[in-house]
Amino acid sequence: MGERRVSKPTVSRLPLYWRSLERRASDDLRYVSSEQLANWTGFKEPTIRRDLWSLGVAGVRGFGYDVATVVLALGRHLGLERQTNVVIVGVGHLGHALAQYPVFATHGMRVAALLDADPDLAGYQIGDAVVEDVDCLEQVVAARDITVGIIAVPADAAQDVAERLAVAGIGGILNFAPRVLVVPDTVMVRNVDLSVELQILAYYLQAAAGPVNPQA
Amino acid sequence: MGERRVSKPTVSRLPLYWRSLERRASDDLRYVSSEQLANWTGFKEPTIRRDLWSLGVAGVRGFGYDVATVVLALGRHLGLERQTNVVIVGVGHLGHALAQYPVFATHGMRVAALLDADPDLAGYQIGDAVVEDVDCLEQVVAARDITVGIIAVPADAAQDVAERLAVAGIGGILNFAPRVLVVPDTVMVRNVDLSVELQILAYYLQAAAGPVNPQA
DNA sequence: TAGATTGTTAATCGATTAACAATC
DNA sequence: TAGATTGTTAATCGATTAACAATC
Repeated sequence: MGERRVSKPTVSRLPLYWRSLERRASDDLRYVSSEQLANWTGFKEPTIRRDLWSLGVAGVRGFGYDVATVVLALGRHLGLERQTNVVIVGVGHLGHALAQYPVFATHGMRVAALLDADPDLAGYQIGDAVVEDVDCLEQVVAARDITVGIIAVPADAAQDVAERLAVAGIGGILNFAPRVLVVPDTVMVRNVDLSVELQILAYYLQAAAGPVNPQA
Repeated sequence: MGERRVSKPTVSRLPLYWRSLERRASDDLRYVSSEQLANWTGFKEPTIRRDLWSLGVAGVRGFGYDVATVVLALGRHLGLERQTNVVIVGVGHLGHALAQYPVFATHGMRVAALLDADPDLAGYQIGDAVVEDVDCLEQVVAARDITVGIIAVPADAAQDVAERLAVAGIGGILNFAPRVLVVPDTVMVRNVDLSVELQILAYYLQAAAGPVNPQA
């Protein structure tokens, strides 16, 4: 009893640790210090130590952390061991770019289906996958054990696709359409939104350029 | 004196307010309540009231907020009034998709240049812009008053491009390459990282599927 | 040993939220 | 007036960070 009272690490840092170590593990890098990781990822050292600690990774005082151990622990924590099947809905330029993205394979993911509403695209092959009609969404998701959906359709179609994915039993959605999706909370949604990012940049640029006119 | 002691709103919510209102302002929507905004954006009502309040927007008790006023205040705050010139570096499928993205125009942004290292692409037109050689980066940035750079090149080329953009005097970078960029802190970087997002999704899916095996 | 870096607590910080008086 | 919704404080919450003892 007396549950250990420790705040979990913010998950979004873990992929960055993983990536910077994975990339260097081949270079004979045996040990890494929190200082090095801080340089490579931009996070603060104590934050990194706390994260690794709460992951259950033991470092060696005076030396640092064993790279292989850390990579393994991160991979286990992030679920990279089990294969995740992904469907990409919408094969415009964006969907096309995503389908070719090399990270899927290295991250325990597989593009199990490409769907589009345009019949002309049907049969078109990208990587290992072939474009199919979006009408097949439900069957495809069920038949291929797909748990993650990537939405790369125009904004107006996004909510509809999201609902169908949710009903089909998907667990997570990565949404590239500039819309807020409403889905049951059994479904986790991450938004990747160019327009939001641009506006945030614009905000900071303006803020840097000069103070906003002083209004109460 | 006695500076008003108020935490600024987390900027990333403002674009979502803006978008959901902008989209509905045409539909004769005059007033909006924090409850409605909560439904449309997924944020909590008190958070929304606080955000609007710290923006200096006065609502009407019992009615809500005047939509036009809110949209205007958000736009001013986000810097949507002044035009921002953007360069997209890397015109693969992703860069191509970004160049065609309709949000630029509506968000006070203009794609002022498209750059790529592949000579075969030079002269290719997308939207209002024509692909030029990446060697021209410095000249183009200076000549066209470009303040934001979008990096859509392969991971290995990203850091190099980022440095050149920084030296050229850019103020903000939107980075789509799966690399942590190291730049002077005069440059603001926002990362849009498919692999990170996928790993985060995978993490939550795994966490939902069942507890991790109990290790100290 | 001397030097370095971890492990871990406690303090800090900032953002979110509950709650309710104010008032349209 | 009655009903609704804002304005704003205070409490809560969680994450970040400073700091330093522990120890390889």
